[in-house]
Amino acid sequence: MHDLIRQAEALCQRSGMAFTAPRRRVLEILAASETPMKAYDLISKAGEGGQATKPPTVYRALDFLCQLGLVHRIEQDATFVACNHAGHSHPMALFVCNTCLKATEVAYDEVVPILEKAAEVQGFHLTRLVVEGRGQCRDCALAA
Amino acid sequence: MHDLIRQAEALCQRSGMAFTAPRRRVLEILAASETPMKAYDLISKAGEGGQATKPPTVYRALDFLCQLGLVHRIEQDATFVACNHAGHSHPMALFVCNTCLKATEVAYDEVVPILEKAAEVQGFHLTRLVVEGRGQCRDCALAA
DNA sequence: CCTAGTATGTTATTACATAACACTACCTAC
DNA sequence: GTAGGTAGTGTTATGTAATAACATACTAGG
Ligand SMILES: [Zn+2]
Ligand SMILES: [Zn+2]
Ligand SMILES: [Zn+2]
Ligand SMILES: [Zn+2]
Repeated sequence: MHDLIRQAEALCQRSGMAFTAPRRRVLEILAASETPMKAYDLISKAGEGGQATKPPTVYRALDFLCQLGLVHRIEQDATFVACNHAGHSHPMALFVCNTCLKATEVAYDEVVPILEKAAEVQGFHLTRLVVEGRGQCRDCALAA
Repeated sequence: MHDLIRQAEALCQRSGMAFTAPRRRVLEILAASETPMKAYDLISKAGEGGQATKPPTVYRALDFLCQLGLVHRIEQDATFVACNHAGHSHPMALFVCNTCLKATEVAYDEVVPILEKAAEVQGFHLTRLVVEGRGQCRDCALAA
């Protein structure tokens, strides 16, 4: 998980952006979490020990990290998860296990042109795509 | 748009469910709307004229209508839109125009097996799929 | 009637997210 | 150096989305 932090430092340096304390803190917490986290859990966690942390601080950090592709927002349930393809920009889907709540990240290049085409048939030009799912992950399937 | 109401009546009758006043009201408002609506706009709108309408009433109606497939929830921005394939149960994607905010509903059967397979490779078994997008719709493209 | 099932009404609360403004650090032009 | 711009944070307050919990009403079956 420390890889991700180093990844972030490098990425920021290259693009002339600051990897500041709150941004680092939020990313560290997310990277250490087994499952996607809700914003307010993140806010409490970030406030543990040090000074109290307020919503805008964390939301700003999340926006930043999401834009860099280091963190993904899961729209289905408004949670956030650290990326495990560190800095990828290829299309990916996030599948959340109903049992253990962990998220599985899956690349799906194949799908994009199909959806783009399907949209284009109706005259719709896609600029952003959200693909998410629910189901059962490998570990939970084996445990059953 | 009245088609949808009749559709709903028929669907409820067949499955022994009640198409009650609040459910009808919510569906009527959504069917009359050009664009997807936020829950609280729906709540205000439902309260116009008659008695005040409170959140749980509308959220319950929305849950009901979503389960029947008469309404879809757009996860990206927590809005709700009446289905225009009335009672379909095939997989569909919802693409929202950045300009006019209208939603375009697109069938995409092709995509499902690909995503299922991609998930299965990682041992993940899909039970629900959310496909959404953003972009520009036909009308707005022509206007530009 | 009575009661189980289904749905609504109402109050209160919880959870998610942002507006607005003050302040700091840093960089660059003059 | 110092004035002004940019980027980022801290803080207060508020806006927006969703649900918990419990009371009440309607309806069909025994
Ligand atoms: Zn990722
Ligand atoms: Zn699992
Ligand atoms: Zn539909
Ligand atoms: Zn449009």
